[in-house]
Amino acid sequence: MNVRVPVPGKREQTKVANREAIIAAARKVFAELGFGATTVRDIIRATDLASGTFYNYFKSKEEVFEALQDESALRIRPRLRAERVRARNIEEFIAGTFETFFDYVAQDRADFHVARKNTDILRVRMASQQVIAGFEELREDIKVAVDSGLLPRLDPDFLTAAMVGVAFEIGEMMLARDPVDPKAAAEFATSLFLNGLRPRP
Amino acid sequence: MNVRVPVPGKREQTKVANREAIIAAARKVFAELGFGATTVRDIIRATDLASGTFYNYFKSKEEVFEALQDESALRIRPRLRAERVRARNIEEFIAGTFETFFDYVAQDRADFHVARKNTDILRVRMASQQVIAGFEELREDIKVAVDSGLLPRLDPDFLTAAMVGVAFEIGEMMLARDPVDPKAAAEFATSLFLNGLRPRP
DNA sequence: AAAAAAGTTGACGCAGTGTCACGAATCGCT
DNA sequence: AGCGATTCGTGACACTGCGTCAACTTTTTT
Repeated sequence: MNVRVPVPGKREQTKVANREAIIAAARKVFAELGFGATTVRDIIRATDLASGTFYNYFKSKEEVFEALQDESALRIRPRLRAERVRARNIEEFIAGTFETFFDYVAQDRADFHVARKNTDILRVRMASQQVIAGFEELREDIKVAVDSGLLPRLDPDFLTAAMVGVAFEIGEMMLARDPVDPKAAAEFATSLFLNGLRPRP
Repeated sequence: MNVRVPVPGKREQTKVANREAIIAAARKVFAELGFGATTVRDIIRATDLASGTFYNYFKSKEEVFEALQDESALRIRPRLRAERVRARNIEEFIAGTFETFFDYVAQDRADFHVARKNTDILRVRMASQQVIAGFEELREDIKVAVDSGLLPRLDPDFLTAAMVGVAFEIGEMMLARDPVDPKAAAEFATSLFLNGLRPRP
């Protein structure tokens, strides 16, 4: 009984496959050579496609990198979000955020490292939709938390910047250590944000 | 009375002059086009030197950029250092550091912005001797402060990372605003580090 | 089965790089 | 001062990587 299954056409399939092949090759080559040193040709050479084909999928190596960032952000964003909206007090908000983030960094070590080490942080931040959205989400959640009294009445922009700065910088610091200890990093950051450097008695 | 003044020879003079001309041109061009978009030729075109001459002074545009960073770091480092060693209590240590830093960022706006916006932060950090030295100085001062009881017994690496992360990220945030308010930024950061998000009564 | 559409290919022209042989300017020595 | 030695500026050159495009191949549509 010739049932018509809505199989995606061959065109569609190869398009997806090629895109993934390029992204996979890029991830590998970036990790090997670093972002600055890799050329579009290096990436395409690591696939079985021709050089021109690259440009059917991405405008530049920067754009592939953004795609990697997007993938990465898509993995962590929902988790962070969930953690924050679930928070019922300031401790949960702060501790939950940092724990989740540092766990993620420890797991996704390679990507985080390449991101931090191999490209202009800000340019990528500004270019990657998922990453931008992640930052904005954090700022919005902070605003809501401030308005609801969960967090003290502080400038949400500054607080966002502070959390982001601490998260990324300590994340990097943590990865330089052996063994990598996300719990310790999270505890430090949490304690800093909750108590400052003068822990209450 | 023919007094022999130890005048530097003409060779020495032009060498210094050329180096400075290249650095000045680079600063201008980086600010105009951004780091990524400028070519070595763009820089040299902004001087009256020939293309080959560039390479007598720098290996690449990255290296000129590092020279700019070094200059910049040399301007702020001693001030930060002085502020820290003078500190007689935790308030002075933290507040002094942040006030000095944000004032500097507000003044040297263009350089800070170009640095943050146009190149790989980490690679530059790792390449610029002055910047590296600055970070190490901070870490050492923190260690000393911890050992002397000025700061609480915390991991100095994490604390260094946290201060650096907050300083840079809030610095950037601050510059995006109009008017730029280094006092507000310093107050926020100081209060965060001293009191955390739960200010004591 | 043939026409149309979509997608792939690699050669090409172009832009920027870093080097190097040359010549000009400066230095050191008598 | 004058002369060889040295240093350094110069721009042409060979090379690498980029992004495009006309021709070709594969898939889809009719």
